[in-house]
Amino acid sequence: MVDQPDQNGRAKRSRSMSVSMADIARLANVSKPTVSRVLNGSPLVTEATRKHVLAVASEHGYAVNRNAQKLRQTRTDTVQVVLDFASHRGGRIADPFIFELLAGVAEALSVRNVDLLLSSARKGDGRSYQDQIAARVVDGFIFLGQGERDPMLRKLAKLGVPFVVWGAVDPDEPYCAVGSDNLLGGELAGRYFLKQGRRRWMFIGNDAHAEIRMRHDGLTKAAGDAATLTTLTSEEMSYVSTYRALKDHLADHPAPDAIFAFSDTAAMAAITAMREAGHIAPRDYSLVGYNNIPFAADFTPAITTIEQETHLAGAILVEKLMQLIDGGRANSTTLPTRLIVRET
Amino acid sequence: MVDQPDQNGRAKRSRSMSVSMADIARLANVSKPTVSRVLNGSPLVTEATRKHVLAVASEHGYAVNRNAQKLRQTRTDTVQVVLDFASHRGGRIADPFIFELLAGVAEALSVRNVDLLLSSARKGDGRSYQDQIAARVVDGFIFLGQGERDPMLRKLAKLGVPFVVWGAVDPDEPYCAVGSDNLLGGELAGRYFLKQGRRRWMFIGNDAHAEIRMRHDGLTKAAGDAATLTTLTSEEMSYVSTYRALKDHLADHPAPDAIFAFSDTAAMAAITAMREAGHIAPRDYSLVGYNNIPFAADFTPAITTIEQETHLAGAILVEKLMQLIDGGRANSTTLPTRLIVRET
DNA sequence: TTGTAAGCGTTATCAC
DNA sequence: GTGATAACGCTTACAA
Repeated sequence: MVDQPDQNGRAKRSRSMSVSMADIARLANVSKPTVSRVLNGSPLVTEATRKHVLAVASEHGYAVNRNAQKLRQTRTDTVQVVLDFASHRGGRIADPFIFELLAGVAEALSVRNVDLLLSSARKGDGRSYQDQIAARVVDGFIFLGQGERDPMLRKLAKLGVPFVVWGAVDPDEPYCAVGSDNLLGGELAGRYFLKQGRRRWMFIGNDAHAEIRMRHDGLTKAAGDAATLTTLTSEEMSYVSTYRALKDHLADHPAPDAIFAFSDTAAMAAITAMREAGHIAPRDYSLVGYNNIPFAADFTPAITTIEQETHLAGAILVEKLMQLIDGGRANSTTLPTRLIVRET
Repeated sequence: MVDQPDQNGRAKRSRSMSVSMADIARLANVSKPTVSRVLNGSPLVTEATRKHVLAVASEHGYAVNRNAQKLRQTRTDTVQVVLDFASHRGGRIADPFIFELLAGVAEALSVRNVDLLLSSARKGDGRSYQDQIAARVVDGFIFLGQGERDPMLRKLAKLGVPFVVWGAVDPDEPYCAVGSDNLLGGELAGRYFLKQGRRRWMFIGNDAHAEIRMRHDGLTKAAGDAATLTTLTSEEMSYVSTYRALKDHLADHPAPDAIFAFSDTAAMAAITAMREAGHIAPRDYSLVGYNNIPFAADFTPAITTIEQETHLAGAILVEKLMQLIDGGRANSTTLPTRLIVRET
């Protein structure tokens, strides 16, 4: 569809400005398939026609209609990334950790020329994800943060939907997960507490999230008979709710002498709540956070934390997903974890 | 395309498992257009046939092929969000501000049933954005962070590409921008410094970014003849680079008695660098950050900062973009800004 | 209220 | 090497 002089001699566009492959073919005096071949880098076309077609296409600002293309092809070259914006809804986002992951995934997809469709996690049984595949919107999914969706993910895996998950790595999972060694992370924190001679530990985190449960398990394992362990759960895992939960807890419970928090953000909330109750780290208690976010080092006191090797995560997640989409298999992987000792 | 018994009597799928609208039509004993009407909520179909078709579709896990749909329709119902991951590449993401914006945009688009295609900012002349429209991939763009792209955006606006920008609001811009009142933000910081009796101010930020330049302008305006103003620019605007730049500066320059930083993250870097040079806030200097990120209140010392009303930003950006896509006009908007005085 | 036919812009298949 | 032709799965006339 291209300019056609109207009754007044002025150029008129028949329906929109869009130029089709047929137009380019006509303008370049070749057939549609030839244009297609040129644009897809087929080796069959002559260098001369290739250049000519490319010139005409560029001159008219032509770009292949991706919807028509996707209709014909089996791949959509699009991946849906599912993120838990919900836990931040209405509030401020404090923990940049998940976005570092997102940045890594975006980069890795971009390198492969795959589009990234971003969506917020919906509740439900996974029917909507199946539909996205059936509707040929995306080729597969990357779930950032396992959260409480393990049952849904198991169902999805059984249906053969291609996806990978950032979260807890568990040999029983029937799907591919990539995550830090959460169990070891918990153990490292516990061993650190033992070395400091701490005996009354507290774990802050919601066990409904598999990756957090594993950190809890690691801590429990390290505690053995040498320490007692209480758990503080705040439904919503933000700075504010953690602060409130600990504040409430301290009102009618003795303070712990060691705290392992599920994130550095929660660790900061804990430090503030503890300070307001008269407990100072590292004098009165030891504290270990998780993620090693940039601020952790600059907070006062500087936070001892568990670092995950997340810079690789994006690339690994994408690579595994692509294997699945290609019909292959993909194994779960654990990324190294280490304790970074600072002031607390 | 549906199960067909093969030569051996076993069910065979002709090409893939996908079910088409024609299949559903046949199975429900109606025509294709009727199925289409049911799925699009047309009021013309009988309640009986509606229910029947829906039942058959659901039973077979049918979902409309979105590519075929988009090929026929004029809208793609997809919006591309462009983000500057680049400034964080390889490093850690410290400032969650831009992601709060992203969360807001995601939420607003989801409410309207519009897909969000996330992309990292590419350098270049905007040709790739035109192509995305021409290829009918997306209906329009939301640029989060104007950065240094103003010239490209002007070109894009001239071409009639629908887009909105989070960034500096300038009456001269030929496009729709939404942003906080950066000029006022700068003035607020300056007035605060004047009230504290500070005379040797420093601005930290890269003027190549229009929104930051406006904050600088506001500060300059407030300074008038009452204060001197130096500028510290670090190309890359991260915590680390700001820290280094200020550290280097302090090695051979006198320290300022007031600092206005382009972000709270930069403010924290400034506090650390100043402290290491023996300067303590608020004793020796005043400091104002920007964004009021959650940590700002919990940092030691608690950071005085400029707050932007970002919780509305996502919804506003999306609404304006939709107006443009609908062929209407959209005016730039400034969001309120206020000073939050804390310890610094 | 429903059905028939045409066409959206590609790519795959097969000729030439 | 290149071209004609037929799908891909849907929606939009228009007809019944």
